[in-house]
Amino acid sequence: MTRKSGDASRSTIRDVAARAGVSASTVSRVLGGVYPVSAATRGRVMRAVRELDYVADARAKAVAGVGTPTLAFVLEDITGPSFAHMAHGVEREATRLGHLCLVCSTEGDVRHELEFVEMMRAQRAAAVILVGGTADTPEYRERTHRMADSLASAGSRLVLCGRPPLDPGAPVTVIEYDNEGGAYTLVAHVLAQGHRRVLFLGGRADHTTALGRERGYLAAHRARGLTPDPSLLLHGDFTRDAGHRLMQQALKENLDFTAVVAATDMVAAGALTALHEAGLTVPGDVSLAGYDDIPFARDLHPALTTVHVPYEELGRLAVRTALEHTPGAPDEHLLLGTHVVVRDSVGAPPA
Amino acid sequence: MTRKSGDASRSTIRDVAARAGVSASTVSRVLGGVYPVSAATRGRVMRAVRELDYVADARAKAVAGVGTPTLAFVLEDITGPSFAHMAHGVEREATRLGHLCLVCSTEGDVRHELEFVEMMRAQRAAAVILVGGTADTPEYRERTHRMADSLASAGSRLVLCGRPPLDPGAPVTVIEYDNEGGAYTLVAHVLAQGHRRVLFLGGRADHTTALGRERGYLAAHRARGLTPDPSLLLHGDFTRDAGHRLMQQALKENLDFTAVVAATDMVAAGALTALHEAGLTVPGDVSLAGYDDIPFARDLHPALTTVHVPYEELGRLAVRTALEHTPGAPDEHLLLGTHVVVRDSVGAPPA
DNA sequence: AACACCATGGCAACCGGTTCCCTGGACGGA
DNA sequence: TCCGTCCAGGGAACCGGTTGCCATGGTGTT
Repeated sequence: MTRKSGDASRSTIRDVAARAGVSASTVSRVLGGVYPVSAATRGRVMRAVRELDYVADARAKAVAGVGTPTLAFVLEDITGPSFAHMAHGVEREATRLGHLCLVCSTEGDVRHELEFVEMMRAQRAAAVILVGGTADTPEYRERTHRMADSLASAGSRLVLCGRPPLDPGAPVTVIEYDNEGGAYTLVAHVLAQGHRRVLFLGGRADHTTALGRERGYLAAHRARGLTPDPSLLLHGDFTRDAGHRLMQQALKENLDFTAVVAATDMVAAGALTALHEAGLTVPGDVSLAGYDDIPFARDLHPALTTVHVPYEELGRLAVRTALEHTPGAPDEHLLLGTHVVVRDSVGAPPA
Repeated sequence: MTRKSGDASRSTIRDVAARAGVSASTVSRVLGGVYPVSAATRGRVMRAVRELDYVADARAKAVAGVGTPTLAFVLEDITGPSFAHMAHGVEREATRLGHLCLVCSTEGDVRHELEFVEMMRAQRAAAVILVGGTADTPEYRERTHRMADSLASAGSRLVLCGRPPLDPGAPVTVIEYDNEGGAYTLVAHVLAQGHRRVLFLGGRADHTTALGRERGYLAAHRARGLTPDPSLLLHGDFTRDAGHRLMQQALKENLDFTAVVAATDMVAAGALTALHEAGLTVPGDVSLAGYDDIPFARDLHPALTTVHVPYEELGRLAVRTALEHTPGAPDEHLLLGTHVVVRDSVGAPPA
């Protein structure tokens, strides 16, 4: 069988060398571009490269020490709008810095997370970015500390992005955003409208993101000398469906409240629909607020008052900080600020 | 300086071999797991592996021909909900099949697209999945045909996912979904309610996704013996902001219409807000429909009537079909069906 | 014309793995 | 006791690149 251009066997540098009538080293040098090569030789080599449609194997280059660096991004589910924005930030910054970007979804399974990190270590990824809150157990800290050590010993670096920090000493870069502060300001705003019974809706009970926001909720109450009713904390998860279901349930149980603060905008969206379905108006009958400021928040009706989180910036910073880290330098811990975006979904409680 | 466990120099298979007092081949065989190795030797090797926290370099393995296969996913912007769902499908199926998943955003720049494809060829990716509609120009077809050949000759495969197919003969797998059919059914539904002047809103004028939906819009009119007013086609892009802006503009110009079909749910969301801002009710004064059935569609108020597209399935199929493809086999071209989801945003025109 | 020097390109070692092929030793059977 | 067999493990070639070092040949200088 004769070789034609559509042949499925990738050509090697030696094929190019043979066709150009030079040695492999020369081809490598021509392609490298720094070593002096005569114009004639360069021409012959380039022609052979073109004719064979040759591209050097990036993996082989990597083994030889001149590869494109890679960076890995591990999250629970790319489908969530805030995760998607982080991913976008990570990806943009990675390509800006000439890195390739591997992505893995864990689907919330810790085993997958461990497997992925191990694979990334094998890939010699420059950094592994772990994204999104989680349950902050001793087991989590220990497991993640081990990951961090393991990656560090392989010359890589673990980044926790919106995820609880570890004990000091773990070689880890932490980029967080202020869940507690944002929720504090938001709930203070709600309370300032005169609300006294505020439902906190959604979020897994042991999840640091939900927990941080809950702390802000409680602190805002305490700052006003109020002690919130514990029965007003309704847990579930972070989905739209959870918001919908929990809201329906709260209404069916005739829970006494005049405002709802949802753990995320997704939850708020579901809750809003449940309120509408029950014939209630927002903010006339019930006020509603979210968290995340996803693009859709302003298209809910009424437009959702929420907390803006600079997710894309978070992703970008994660990459930059991790790649700028030099071994031995102190570990970075950044906390990004958030701010409340006041729209139309929070008003005074009904008279 | 003494070596401690936190040392940043990754250990090689020879380090492990030395520590276990065996040869590198033996370590490789122990880790490979197939070749017979005595229990004692295996124990020593495994201990050394554990002590050094050794992981074989995946790139070196790849060069030697036993690597983890990789697959690449190239899209415009992971932030769009439909793209995110496709990405999710791709990622899930990829990991299910034991593949790593590289992701790149082109930000709509053709040069980035070319660069990425070239990089993926260098990475020896098993498949490169190009996602999302585009302008279907001769230049596009030629350029993409070259990509396809180039990838094929490197033993890889190009997949077009929701993107216009090429001339026959291009070694490419195409997975599309039915834009025209979905829009046809949707617009037929709108017309059946009695609407006669239906605005088509958003979508880049030369973009195949918008174009397909527009064709469905036109066909549905023709099927009823209607000729739509060309001034009712308003182009922009696929963002929420475009929907908002175009709708405002249409209202300001006093365009005569009783229903709006948006190019995407995102556009519809922006349009809905503009309608609300203008004091119009939906569907009382104006009916509104979207396309994509993103999760948020049901939380708009009124819940959005739209066309469901199986995006996640699309991503999964793209991966499976591409990886199952054997060189020389005929090229696949799949067309996935869509269906209308009737909610509350389309009603009869005002009397 | 002889010398030095520099531009050019080939050889071979190396990156970190895998695997073919071969050897040494233990073990079983005659 | 001796021989054949089998099994565990080592040596070396190879995957596809890069690069240090050296040989060669052409040019410039005196």
